[in-house]
Amino acid sequence: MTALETPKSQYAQIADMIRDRIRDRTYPPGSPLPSEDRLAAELGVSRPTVNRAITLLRSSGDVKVRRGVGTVVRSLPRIVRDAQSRYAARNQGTGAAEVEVTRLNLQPRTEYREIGKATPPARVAQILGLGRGKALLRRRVLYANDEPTQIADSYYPWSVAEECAALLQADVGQGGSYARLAEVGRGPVRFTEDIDVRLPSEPEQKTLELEPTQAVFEIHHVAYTAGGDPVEVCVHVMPGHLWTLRYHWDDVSGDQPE
Amino acid sequence: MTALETPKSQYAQIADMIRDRIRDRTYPPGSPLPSEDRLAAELGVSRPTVNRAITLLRSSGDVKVRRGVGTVVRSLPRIVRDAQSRYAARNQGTGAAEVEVTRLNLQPRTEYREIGKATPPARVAQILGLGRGKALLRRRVLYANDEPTQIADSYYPWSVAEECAALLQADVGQGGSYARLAEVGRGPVRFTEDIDVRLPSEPEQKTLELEPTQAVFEIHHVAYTAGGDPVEVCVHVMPGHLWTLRYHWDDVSGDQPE
DNA sequence: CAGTGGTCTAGACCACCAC
DNA sequence: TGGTGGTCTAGACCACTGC
Repeated sequence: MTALETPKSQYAQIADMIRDRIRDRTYPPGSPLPSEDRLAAELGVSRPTVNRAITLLRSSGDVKVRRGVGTVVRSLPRIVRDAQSRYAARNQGTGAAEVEVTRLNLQPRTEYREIGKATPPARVAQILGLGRGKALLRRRVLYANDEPTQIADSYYPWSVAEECAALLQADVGQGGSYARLAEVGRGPVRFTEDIDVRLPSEPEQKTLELEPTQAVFEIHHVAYTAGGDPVEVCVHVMPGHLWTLRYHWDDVSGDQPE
Repeated sequence: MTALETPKSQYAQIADMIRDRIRDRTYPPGSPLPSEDRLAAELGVSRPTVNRAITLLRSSGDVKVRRGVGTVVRSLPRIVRDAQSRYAARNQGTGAAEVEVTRLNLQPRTEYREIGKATPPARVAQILGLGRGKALLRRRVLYANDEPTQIADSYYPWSVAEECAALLQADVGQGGSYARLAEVGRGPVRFTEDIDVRLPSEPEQKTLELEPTQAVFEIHHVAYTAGGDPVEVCVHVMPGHLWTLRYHWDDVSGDQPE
């Protein structure tokens, strides 16, 4: 019934139309979309065409599908992750991630999924200089309002874990893991983060409730001691549509002050 | 002919299979995939199913389609963009982006698309504190081996542009735009970058040769003077699969040196 | 012209969910 | 049980490319 102009494919136009209706709150956040059958009938197209349009909206994170139930409009706002201040804030009792989430009036939750000896991924092993050596893995999944927001896998060389038994507990105590490392003379003072974007693996899709085409941030956070040794690599996997990453720095190299 | 097991959809399995063949160089970088018709016949599925599998590979950037020609395996490696060192390196004659690209033995090229008065996007206007004011826009598109790698839109408050006429030229001269700003007492000394991931707009899809479902980095780079005033916002839009972003910093807040 | 991918349809069967 | 989305098919028509 609606006029579908020529230059774009129908499914792209339908996706645009639905996006507009989300923006103008015809379909407000949290509300269900009409069923695909209904939309197909309304628009005079086949259901696969509507399905394809919705696939686009799922990729961008605008809607979320619940099996057997329907398609609902996404509601979470973007969370700002300020890399530097989050580690500065760690001296508070709670973790840095909790701070970011509560700032938005969301309810944070952390689930510990695994704490123990593990073989790190090749890229992590290479950063830590481990060869085929083992590492301590601390895997946790973070939530905001019961929606998963990230997977965080921290790897420590196993030799470090042996010196620092606190790391084997779920609760590492006041100041977090870096405070415990500092107590054994391995406090991190320098950090590097490498940021990639990629599609989620299947386990990540399940854990983070993501579509196959929904991109994730992958951050390799590396902590170095004053001696220049890497003591921790934390791999963060975060749905791209949920986060804004923030960094800031001063120019040390040269402009004269005014 | 191939056994397609139950737990996964066929198109996902086909995508995995093709990805494996890319990894083991059955389909080496730059080579064409078999046509969709051929794959469909080989695998005993319909062409739309193969097409859907290839859509996945396009989203992840593993392959690239050329209309009327065929589907080829992507060849560009990831480019590392080190935020801090790239601005430190600007004193060289060439721009920072050129350095990153030539490091990988790729051929850089910069196209200036627009230099002139423009109305900045709302987010940029807000950062610059412009209200409805105008800005100087310098838009360029960067290439590596003739493949587009990013769109970079620099915005300067129009009042700044009037003080600093060099910014209206394509070639801003030795040291780049920041050197020119320093000459008029507005040299940037502090920087912020906010990183988002999103799907590309249609013009971006065309300019960057991207699929609708291929995520891009969007970086809002802000340069501040010693007085704390923002003098430039540069919005970078970069295909996610092409880049690794790197940041590093020292902990100023506290751990005692060992 | 023949070959490629882009797109759409009509219909179908399935798994999942809430009632 | 009925509604939802997930997926697949067979066939079709189109636009674009290169010869």
